[in-house]
Amino acid sequence: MGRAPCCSKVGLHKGAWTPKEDALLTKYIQAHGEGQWKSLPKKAGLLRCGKSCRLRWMNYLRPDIKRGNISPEEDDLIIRMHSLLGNRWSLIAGRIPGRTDNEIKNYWNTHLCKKMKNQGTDLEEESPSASKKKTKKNKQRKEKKKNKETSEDEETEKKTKVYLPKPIRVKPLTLPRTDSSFTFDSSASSSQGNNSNSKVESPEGTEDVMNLVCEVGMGENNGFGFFCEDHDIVNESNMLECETYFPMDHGQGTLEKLYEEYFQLLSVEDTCQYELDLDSFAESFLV
DNA sequence: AAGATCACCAACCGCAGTCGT
DNA sequence: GACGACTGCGGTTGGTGATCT
Repeated sequence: MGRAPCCSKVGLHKGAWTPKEDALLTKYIQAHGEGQWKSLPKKAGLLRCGKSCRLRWMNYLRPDIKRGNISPEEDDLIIRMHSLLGNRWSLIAGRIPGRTDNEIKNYWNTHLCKKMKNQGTDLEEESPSASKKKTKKNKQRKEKKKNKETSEDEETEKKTKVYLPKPIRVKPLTLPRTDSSFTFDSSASSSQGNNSNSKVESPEGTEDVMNLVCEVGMGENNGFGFFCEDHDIVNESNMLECETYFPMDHGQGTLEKLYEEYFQLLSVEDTCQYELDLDSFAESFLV
């Protein structure tokens, strides 16, 4: 209902983009601007679906995209932002000029996940460790490859993707979506898949958050908001050591005010209200 | 040297939000 | 309010080069 047909259903190109396609897309967007993705491919003479065009433009062709390695500063920023916002890559990307949500997501999954793990941060609940996952994935591929060789008939069957039931997305702007930084028992949310009515409801989690112990500090750089330096919850004591980084253009009084505002949000008993308030608070830094 | 495994990242997929009718 | 079209987002997959055994 209402969904545009997938490109595979209408015989459009899939997979890697060719330089020619890139050129066509770039030329068209330079001439007509972004938007109208649905009709863009046709107008631009591309055999791609609009979604694919948008993704290519947004993640690769846009002139303001910064290519190359993530700098240590960006690395640090991503970690801090993630500790605040969880897996909300677009918000994080919005704060890092020239970087895309996809790039940051990939970078997190490949580099930072490991890094955090090495530092003793428990991220497993939020996103299974990349290495474990990859090992499993590679094993599966191996098996698949084996099977492919053994049976032609099975091959066609295997081409039919089988998707596990996806967890239902929780309400918009629910913070954190899958982030373990805050102990909103993410297992109670949708990540386990079974709880289809799941919405973040965790009185215990709220208590955890209410027990946060934070410290106010001033960041050296980056000039943005609030984050928890050691974003693992100490289960024994339900305490979390936080550090606060505020924009450089805020006065110290404002910083404390913001801090207090944030801390008050942590004390809101109504979890839903807490999430909404926390979200708008967090996002106020990002605009 | 060759096969196996790992790591990276571009691209895909499906869902949810928003907007117009 | 219901419906459909469109857009954006986050999770996941698959291709490929690098590294290991």
